[in-house]
Amino acid sequence: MKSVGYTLKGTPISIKVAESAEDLTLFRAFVAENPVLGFDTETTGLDWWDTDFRCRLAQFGNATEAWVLPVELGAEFTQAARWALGQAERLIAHNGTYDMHVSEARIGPTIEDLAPKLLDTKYLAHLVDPRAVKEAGPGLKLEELLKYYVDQQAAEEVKGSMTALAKKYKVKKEEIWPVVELFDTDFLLYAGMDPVWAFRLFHALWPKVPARSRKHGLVSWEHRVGYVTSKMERKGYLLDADYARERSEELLADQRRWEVEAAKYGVENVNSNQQLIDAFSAFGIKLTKKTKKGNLAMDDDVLSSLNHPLADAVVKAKKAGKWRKTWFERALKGQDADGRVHASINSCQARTARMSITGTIPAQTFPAGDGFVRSMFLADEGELSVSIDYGNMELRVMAAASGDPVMLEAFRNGEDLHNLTAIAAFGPMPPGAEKHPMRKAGKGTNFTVCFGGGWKAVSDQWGISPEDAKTAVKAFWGTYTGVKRFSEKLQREARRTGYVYTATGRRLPVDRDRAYAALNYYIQSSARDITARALIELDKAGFTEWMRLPIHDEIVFSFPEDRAEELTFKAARIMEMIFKGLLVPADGEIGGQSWGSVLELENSKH
DNA sequence: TAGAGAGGCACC
DNA sequence: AAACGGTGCCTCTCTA
Repeated sequence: MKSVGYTLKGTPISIKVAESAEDLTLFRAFVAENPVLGFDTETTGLDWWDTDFRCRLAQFGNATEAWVLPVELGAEFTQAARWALGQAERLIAHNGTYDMHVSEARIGPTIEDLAPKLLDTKYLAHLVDPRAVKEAGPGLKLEELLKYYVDQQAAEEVKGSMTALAKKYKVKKEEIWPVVELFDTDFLLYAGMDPVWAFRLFHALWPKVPARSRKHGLVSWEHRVGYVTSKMERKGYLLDADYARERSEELLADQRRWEVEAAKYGVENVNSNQQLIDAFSAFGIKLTKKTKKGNLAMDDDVLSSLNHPLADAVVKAKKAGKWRKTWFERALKGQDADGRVHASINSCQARTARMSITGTIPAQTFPAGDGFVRSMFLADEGELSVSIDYGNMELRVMAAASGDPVMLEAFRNGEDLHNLTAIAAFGPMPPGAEKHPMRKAGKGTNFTVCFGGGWKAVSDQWGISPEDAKTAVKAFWGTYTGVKRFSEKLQREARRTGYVYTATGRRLPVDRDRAYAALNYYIQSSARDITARALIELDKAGFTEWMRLPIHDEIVFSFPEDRAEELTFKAARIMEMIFKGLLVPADGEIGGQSWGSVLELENSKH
């Protein structure tokens, strides 16, 4: 048996590396004595769906002792890891979703086997303080949390060792994992400490979870949400690789063509704002718009206002390049052996607990105007793409949470809230008109206020004159006085305590100098919890195999063609929820085989 | 050569 | 008095 020692705050940590059958006997004794175990894996990469993907080490530990199993070396070690995962009553891991995928793909126990045992420090950390490091919070990554809650110096030392190892092996940091010697002492220390870290972090975080969150059962609830999204990740989305390749090639041709055009004006690199600024200056064009930091801006807004062939070429070249790389190339690179792609869904991510989707399918940012990008994702053979989304989700949450009578009445009567705001600001609808001529100002005001903005934001973002924007925002607060009172109440609470609590018992930190954001945090977080609740209920009702992606106020499905109508109806009824007395309705749209076809169909209707 | 910051742009 | 909230990804540029 190889062993590595480490001292954490004066306490010796013993890391044992199994090398033989005798070692595994000792390992089994350790597992038998520790029903609650920290768990982690070291792998060749992050793409657990890849055929070349391997699990190299599996680690188990408590506060002072860890065992490292070199599962890469043979079946006896994998078998021991499998046994330990079955034996343990609870498994503590940080971002355990990933390790569940690894286990299922390369060790044995499935997500269904492991999820009931999982205690994920990522959810605990989020409930304690969801703020990122750059928001002056603890962050959500393991290393960040260790620095904050466990031991700053030790965390830097151990976690920094992989950077040093990469240097030693003369590879980039992300390339170290498949090439590092399995028994490299630094690697074993890094790997062995991980379950110890997770174990200690769990015990540091547990007492800090707000009492109200615990009372509402949020800890197990978040685990349940993550369980559902991890099954969606596993299922993946069928990719139309031919479509993706064709679009990618077209975009590349497009990009090249416009780059050549830009080069005629002396711009070699369309992505270099400096080159563009120099070029336009040389043409005698005065640039005025500034960035946040006070530099000259060179965004789409500036470029399209210039009315210059160079600006036109730059916009087109940049766009083609970005779209090709971000959407199509990314998806093509992420295919598994069955032609499916797998999202990485962070079920509890933003400050408000909103989910985020990263990696192969950054679905939350897919262009929404048409099906150009979404068309590369296909429902399974014999199935249809279906999108079910909530109607006016955040505005309904705002109405219900605040109890504003005017807004509630409007929603209950099926009135158009954007029209209503326009009427309040600019007078009654002209006779015979279907829409108020100032409806856009009303809509912009409704959304912007929901986001915490004022007249300036309404004016800038919605192209409304400052005067009209001022009028509309003033009318908003004068009409929806319940929203005003609610916002003021949240702001008082935020200034006094630094937090607001949602109806689900979630504690949201609010920066005292940005207390106005409290309303938005409350709404955004409540809306997220409505979608999260739907995921759990859909899972319970047996819909998970058909679920593909959650996107804020929308869930995308692949339903068997002959049952699409029925299942869409049922799923929408499950998603719908009465939030504080107001229905948040859900409505489904059935498309063809591709996700994009849902949009095309919808667009053709209007 | 990697990392970080900045700018920009895709979305809800 | 007013206040635009939350994400992810790509590229360039500067720094260490």
